[in-house]
Amino acid sequence: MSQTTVSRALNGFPEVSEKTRQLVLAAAAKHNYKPNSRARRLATGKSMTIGHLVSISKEHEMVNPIFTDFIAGASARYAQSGYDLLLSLVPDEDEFASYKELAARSAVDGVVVHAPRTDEQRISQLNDLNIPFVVHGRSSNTIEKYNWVDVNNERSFYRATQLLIELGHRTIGLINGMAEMDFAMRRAKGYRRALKENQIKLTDAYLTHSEMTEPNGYKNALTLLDLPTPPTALVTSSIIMANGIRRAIDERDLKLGRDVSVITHDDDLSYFRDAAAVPVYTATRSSVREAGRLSADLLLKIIADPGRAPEGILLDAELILGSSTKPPRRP
Amino acid sequence: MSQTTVSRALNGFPEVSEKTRQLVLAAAAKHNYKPNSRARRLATGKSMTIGHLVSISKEHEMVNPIFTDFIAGASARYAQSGYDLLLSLVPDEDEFASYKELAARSAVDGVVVHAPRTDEQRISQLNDLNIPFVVHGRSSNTIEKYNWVDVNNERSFYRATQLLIELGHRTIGLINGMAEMDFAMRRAKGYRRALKENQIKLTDAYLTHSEMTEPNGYKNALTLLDLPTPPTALVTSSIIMANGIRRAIDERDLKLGRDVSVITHDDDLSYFRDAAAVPVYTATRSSVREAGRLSADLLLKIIADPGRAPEGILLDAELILGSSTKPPRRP
DNA sequence: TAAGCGCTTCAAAGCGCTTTGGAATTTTTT
DNA sequence: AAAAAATTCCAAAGCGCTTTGAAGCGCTTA
Repeated sequence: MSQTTVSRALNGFPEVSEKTRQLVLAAAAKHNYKPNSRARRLATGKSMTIGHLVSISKEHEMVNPIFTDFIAGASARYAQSGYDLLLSLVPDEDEFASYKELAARSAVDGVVVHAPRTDEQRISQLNDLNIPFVVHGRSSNTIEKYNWVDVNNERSFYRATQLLIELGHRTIGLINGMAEMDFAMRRAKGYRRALKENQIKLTDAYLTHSEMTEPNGYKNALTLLDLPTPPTALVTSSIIMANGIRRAIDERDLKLGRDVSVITHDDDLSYFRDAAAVPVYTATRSSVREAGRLSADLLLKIIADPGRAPEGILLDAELILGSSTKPPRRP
Repeated sequence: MSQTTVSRALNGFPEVSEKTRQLVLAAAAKHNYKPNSRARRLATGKSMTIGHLVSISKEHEMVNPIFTDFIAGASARYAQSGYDLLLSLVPDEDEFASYKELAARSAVDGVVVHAPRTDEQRISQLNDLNIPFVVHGRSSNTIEKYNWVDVNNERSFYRATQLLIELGHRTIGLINGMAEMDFAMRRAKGYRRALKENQIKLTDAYLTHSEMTEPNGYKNALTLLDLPTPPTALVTSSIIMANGIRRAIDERDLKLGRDVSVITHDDDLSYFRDAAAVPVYTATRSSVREAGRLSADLLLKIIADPGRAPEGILLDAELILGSSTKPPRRP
């Protein structure tokens, strides 16, 4: 059988008969033959690879743990479409250089941008490089159009705060992610809007920004609980911080729910899945795995059809009632 | 300047003068030129790619969260040596098929095997495929030689259990990872050895195996705490489970340390770094990020020198004293 | 029977590099 | 100044595929 026919059969061209295709497929399976990726990619001019550049924070050398679940969602989609996933963890400051390098040696057909900041350079940089990309999240101070998948952070945290207010809380803290992150900014906005609409005035002492680690959750919660007028309720951006917050609450001999209400954002991480009949935490929940799936789908669409108009996909987090929220205790 | 000279200059061949090399490098930098990866890989016959195949558990669709930190360690090494990192998350049952596919289309120059089981097929499969690999962990029932990086699980858990016994504990539970995992088997072995050497007899009711999620830590701890003779101390395989255990302890109105001592294995995850002067948990600590670095180094060495004899690198976890261990309370 | 059609083959170009051998040029040494 | 050594250039092959255009084959249809 000729090389041409085999290539056609394997790549699904219409001019090869079904019979021959099956023959070729059978023979390929038998000898465990797959076209050599390297040769294939050179010949087709495609890399068949999606890049994920994840920044690794200076302070804690930390990789955002939601990343595993995001990738778990995306990876299956890539595999389905024959794409490989290239992963690169780069220090914050080298991000652009890394994108440029990938583009220059044309190692990827598209990239996913993680953890966008309110002021985000990468978006216009990638537009300039003319490389297809999807942002997981948004960047508020970016005017250019781009493709994104995000959750409705402002609204979720508005609702969460509103719920606490309705329960009777008046002193509510927000233990948030780093201030320059777009999601954190939006969440703070939602929190402030709810307070304002209810004529609640709180200083910024009740709002902390830091990397979302367990120790930071603990530390910031302690700080707030030790204020002259401690909060009766806390909202937080990560279930990992929520664990630190719970530890702080215990340490002050208080009880989660009874003494201090907590609402956390819950990315539905596989190793923290709060799936009890009554969840431990009242939470704004949105599956980051699902976001990964959607981002991958969107990116593959863009690559297949470069002319496509940029699209944004907005997911709505559910507000899930758990046992960590109660009316404040009468003093 | 000729193509030959440029190629030689860029690839560090000795027959090009330093002056010309600088010239070429400057010009390349100026035009942001990098040799096209696809063409380069075809020409050299190398993929310049390391594969990480991570299995995703059926039960929780879970990716082991230590993975992010492991990769954070490895990724930098790959980048230094010009290697890309290909990541693939595959359902348990498809693992071998994925390796075979990667080999057939020669997409990678080497792979890292994660989470080996006591009975592990992948090792002999990869030996058969003749593809360089390093195992993060070991597989006890595998006779073949292979390269690995592991922590001394048996000894760490022996020491942890021993410490609890020395404090006076006699009823000690182990909340472990899944039974088929090699690390879990070794940890159980260390735990049992310490009990045995001290003539402590405990039924298997005090040993639980499950995926290392927070809810599982909680659930298993509750089960143990509700036994007729509840344990006064617990050892656990993951700081994430430890968080669940702490929740269970609180829920039974007990106090961590005072009522129930806990020692956890601590992978030194960036978002759970227990770096207080007196750590929260007494722990067997070993940086999984460091393991990632070492695995990457080892794999690159193997690739560079295929004739190399297989090597094992054994890391020793430190036993770090924290505030979660105290002598048992007098009843 | 000839034309037409569907499928398969053949031959060759091309993807963008690396690598090689030999020739040409420049620089260094004697 | 000649010889030797070091450097650069040139031309071409090759990496293992895809892709193209033209040709060949067997079968059906007019």
